[in-house]
Amino acid sequence: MRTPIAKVTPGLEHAKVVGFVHEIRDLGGLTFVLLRDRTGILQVTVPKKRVPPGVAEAVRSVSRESVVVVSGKIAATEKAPGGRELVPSSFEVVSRAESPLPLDVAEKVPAEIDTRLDVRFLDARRPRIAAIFEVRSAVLHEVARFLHRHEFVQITTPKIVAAATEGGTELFPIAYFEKEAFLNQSPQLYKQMMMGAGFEKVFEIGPIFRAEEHNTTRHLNEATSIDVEASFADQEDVMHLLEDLVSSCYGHVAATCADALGRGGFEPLDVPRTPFPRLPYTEAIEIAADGIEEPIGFGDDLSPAAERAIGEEMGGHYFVVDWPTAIRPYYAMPYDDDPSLCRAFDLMHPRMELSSGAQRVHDHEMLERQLVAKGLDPASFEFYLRPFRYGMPPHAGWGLGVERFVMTMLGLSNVREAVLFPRDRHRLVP
RNA sequence: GCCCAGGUAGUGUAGUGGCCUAUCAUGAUGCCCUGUCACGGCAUCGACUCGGAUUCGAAUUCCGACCUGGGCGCCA
Repeated sequence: MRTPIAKVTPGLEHAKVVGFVHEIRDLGGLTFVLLRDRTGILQVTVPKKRVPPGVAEAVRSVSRESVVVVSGKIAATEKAPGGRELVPSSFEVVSRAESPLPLDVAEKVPAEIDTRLDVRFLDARRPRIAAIFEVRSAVLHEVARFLHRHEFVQITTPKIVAAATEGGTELFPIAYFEKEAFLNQSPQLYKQMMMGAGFEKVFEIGPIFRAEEHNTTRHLNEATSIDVEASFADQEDVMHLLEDLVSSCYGHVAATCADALGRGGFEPLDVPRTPFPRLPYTEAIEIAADGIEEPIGFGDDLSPAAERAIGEEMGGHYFVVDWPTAIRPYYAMPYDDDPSLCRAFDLMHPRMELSSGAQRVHDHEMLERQLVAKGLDPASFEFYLRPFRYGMPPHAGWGLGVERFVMTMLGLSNVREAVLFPRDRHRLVP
């Protein structure tokens, strides 16, 4: 039976291990082969004169990153990494790797992200990269667990939609038989319709598509969104839910990914403390105005420079609340006493925006008015507006970008690092 | 979409008109080497994105194409 490398301890007598050849150091009569599986690295020590001839020959001819099956005696020794080494009685090359490699998995020579993404399967063999995706998996697992525990129903909604229903961002057009269709930018309208269906609490984890021609380290054209919507809830309720979820994800990653983070060279995570500060938009603008060169005032969106200036001031996660109605989508609920402000919020990490949400407009007439105010035609929103005429509970929700969440959690410099196969302005393959 | 930067061995780089038969590292191949952990030593292999122009001479200057990175705009 095969033993994962992390389980190969000095106390074992014999083990069979499988993995990739990470490095070969041939000292002449003695060869060290570092064998890597996803749990760690094991030194295979080959004294040429004291192993079967077939083993010595296989070790001599094997190439880096080949897949091998090795079994032999485990010896406890101070001289080997991890305090143990394997002296092989058999060394079988299952799949020989071509040479030269398009990427140095052992990380002696760095590679640019573009080179790395071209051969992502090799890039992902690096413990640091594997750790990122172990963390991403743990985050998604915890999100689902957390929301299920809070009695949310997981839904999936169409990614092929009929029209550019929300305005704003550009959509990718596709051919849908004889009709024109688009890739969906957000499950927003669908999750709201499910409030009309009486599901009360829903969430979706799924892809969203944005046809923006940006070229930055924090934008993707295909991203993964965690979307939540809850009935009989206001913006404060869903902000509580969001900050608890964020904190809970950090906690779960810290608890379950410590080994992977260590192998990948990441520092242990600090779990952010809740509640996160609530910074009113007007105060955020004041901080930004003091901190940046460009002029900024009420009614402006927060530029990346403004976000960084405010983030520096705040130091950790925070919410920007009470936004001008004019710069939020039509479905954000204005305050009764001052309709120029609305019940919308953004969740910010000091480096960038992670999530945005709001209490929604649930009144049919008000929703129609706001659509018109944004220059949209209510007629083309009929499928969305209809549920608002047959009993729509008050509701609130948010969307959280998985890639940015993982990126800020691990301090990654480029959002592409947080997706296996990113889709950006230029990349469609692999 | 606008702006900036860039494209040199498999990978990462040096190279601002002749000293380039192109640097260094890593890698691959061969030889030596029994405790390496970025093993060491010796030798060899391997590259100027493409097309045009200027010039006696272009990796280097200019024009175009293609490709890429980044910033901004935009991002319900």
